[in-house]
Amino acid sequence: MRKAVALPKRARNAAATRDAILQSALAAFSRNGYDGIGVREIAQAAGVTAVLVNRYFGSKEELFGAAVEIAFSDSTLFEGDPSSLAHRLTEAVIAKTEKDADPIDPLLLLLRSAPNPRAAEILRESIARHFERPLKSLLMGPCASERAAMILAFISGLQLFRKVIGSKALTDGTRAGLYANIKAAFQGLIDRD
Amino acid sequence: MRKAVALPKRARNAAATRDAILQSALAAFSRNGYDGIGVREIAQAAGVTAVLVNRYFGSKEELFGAAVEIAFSDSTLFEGDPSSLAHRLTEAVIAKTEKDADPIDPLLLLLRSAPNPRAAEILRESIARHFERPLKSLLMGPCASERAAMILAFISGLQLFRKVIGSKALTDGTRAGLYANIKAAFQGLIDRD
DNA sequence: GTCTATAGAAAGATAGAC
DNA sequence: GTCTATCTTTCTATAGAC
Repeated sequence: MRKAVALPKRARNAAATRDAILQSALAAFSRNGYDGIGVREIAQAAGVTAVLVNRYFGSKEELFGAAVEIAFSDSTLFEGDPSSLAHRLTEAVIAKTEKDADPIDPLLLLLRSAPNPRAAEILRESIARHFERPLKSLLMGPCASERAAMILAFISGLQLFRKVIGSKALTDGTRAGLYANIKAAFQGLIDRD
Repeated sequence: MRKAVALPKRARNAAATRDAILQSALAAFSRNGYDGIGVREIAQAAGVTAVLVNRYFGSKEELFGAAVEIAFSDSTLFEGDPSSLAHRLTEAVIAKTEKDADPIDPLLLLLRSAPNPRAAEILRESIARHFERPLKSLLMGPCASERAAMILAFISGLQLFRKVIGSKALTDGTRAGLYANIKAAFQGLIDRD
């Protein structure tokens, strides 16, 4: 591969290096999944060698855990006014799955890493704590936990078809058609009281 | 691992061996995903060595293509009376994601193999041809292709959370709660006329 | 704080014997 | 028709130098 020769020389600083590795890992795991990327490539994109990954994080698995914690740290989408929840979720999932959307996304990281059993265990805990819990407390009526998880399952499925598989029906769908139908499905899961 | 010593001695027959490898591959890719299993293990479970995989299928990628073709060959779930579609899909997805359900399933194979870009390409074509197309022709109203893909996306998302991630909210959910809410989401995607 | 060098395992694929 | 043996590459992780 390419030598990382043109990178701006970071200071020899443990904290800065650790952070560079962590950001590189977040992007790499989101694009390629846990099994689809090696620590060599992650380190190279951060401008260091693979040794430092294990020095600062112990192992690939622990690096993944740290990257997941960052990926799932923003749960603002699942807070706010419950009456406009379906609208906000629909807008967000369409925007996040456009062709030119940010490739760093917690649910893309989840989809692409879940096939690895150890990664799945780490992800289960993080998504429950950061996404299922706040979303559940926005839902009224019975089975709030189940419905919160189902909403996340549907969002994940849409990401799978629009970004990972690249199903033509969904990548080429009109915005209006996407909006109406995705929102109808969300509404079916939200209005249960 | 374990030597395949107690297996019934197959005849030295190309067709039978090819089929044994194919069935072993179908099960292995469904349980572990494309990147989670090696040709050595697939061959061993079929009672042969890895050489024969390449001999009969050319490469791991071509073996995967053949396994996918089998996995997606049964599309009866997406045929029949449109008026009971939501009910049938809901029953099927709950049954397929029970704890003791058959681990061989086309959408589990899809979820666990999609992170690999070459596998994703093969899967995109197969799911469009075998699942999206028949389901689309059952749907009335506008955007039938999009809605068919969204229904499959939702089913995939449920499999992801119930079988791959193991989200507690969905693995421990009551059957009645699951049924009501999953069906409501399907209904939102089906009734658009 | 970061490197080179390397150990040790496992992957996909092939040559050539029987 | 099927095998053993091997090539080549890639992976995670570590020892030890500077």
